[in-house]
Amino acid sequence: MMMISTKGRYALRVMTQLAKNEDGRPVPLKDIAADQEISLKYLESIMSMLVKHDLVEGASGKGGGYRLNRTPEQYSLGEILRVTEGSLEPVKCTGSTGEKCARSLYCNTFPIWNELSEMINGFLDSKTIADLM
Amino acid sequence: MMMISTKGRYALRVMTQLAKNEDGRPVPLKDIAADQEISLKYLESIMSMLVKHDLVEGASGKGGGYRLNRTPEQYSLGEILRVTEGSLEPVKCTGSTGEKCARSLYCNTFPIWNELSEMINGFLDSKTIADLM
DNA sequence: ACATTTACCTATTGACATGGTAGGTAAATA
DNA sequence: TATTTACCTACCATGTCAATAGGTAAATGT
Repeated sequence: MMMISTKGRYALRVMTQLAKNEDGRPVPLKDIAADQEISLKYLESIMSMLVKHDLVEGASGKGGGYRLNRTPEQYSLGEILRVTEGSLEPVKCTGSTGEKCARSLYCNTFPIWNELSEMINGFLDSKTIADLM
Repeated sequence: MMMISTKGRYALRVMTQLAKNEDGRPVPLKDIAADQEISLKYLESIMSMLVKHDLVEGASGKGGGYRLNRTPEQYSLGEILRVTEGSLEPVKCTGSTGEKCARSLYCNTFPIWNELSEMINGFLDSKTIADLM
């Protein structure tokens, strides 16, 4: 039933808030958590994914925080969501992680799942953080 | 990450097999389970949902089984999947069951989720069992 | 009548994901 | 040097998924 969890949804909201900040100075997660009304501790675990994949940069210490390292237009929602969600496949059958279902070769439903997957990924790849600002 | 589980995917495969059968006689689930290589017991729980929502008709006893009660073109994939999956919303925020998130009124990401939801439901409503045969 | 076949019903289970919480360490600055 | 921040590891409660298990009820063929 559910495809995109809070991890991905929160990530987009954080990224959008970072994009709006144009001081150039990093934004402390504490502020973002307060603004977005999201648990700070939970957000931390999400940020670690974004850092690991070079989507944002973190600066420790006083005056530290997070900042984007690209312009908002350069972040597609698809990229961010694939990082936080692991994948955007609507079913197990499709995608590179697609569990080699032997039936896929002659499965009547398989082409539909492929079409659906391409629609979803295509749509989310066509939107960027700039569209959320 | 995952949106459509085995419940929905199996349901489509069963419905398609029922659509292909044109003896008029009901098809025992045992046969379908064997053909589709799906656990009979698990399939039973799926069929009960389809019966409850009047998508198929079950006939007990010897010579019994399941049969469609519409033509294949009259079953949209969306309808079947919404029954078995509960909903096809890609996020908690959207749909009638949408958890009244107070933020949705001014949330920057909300419109995207609505667009995505409409795309997915629209696509799956435009396809029918006849497209799978 | 009766054995057989079928749908249908309830309960249970192991594995995993979700959405956090808790507590600490390392780094950088005012 | 105290304070602020990121970063790291571990744990937990809840729910869903994908089955399994073991029955009861209904209808039929012989």
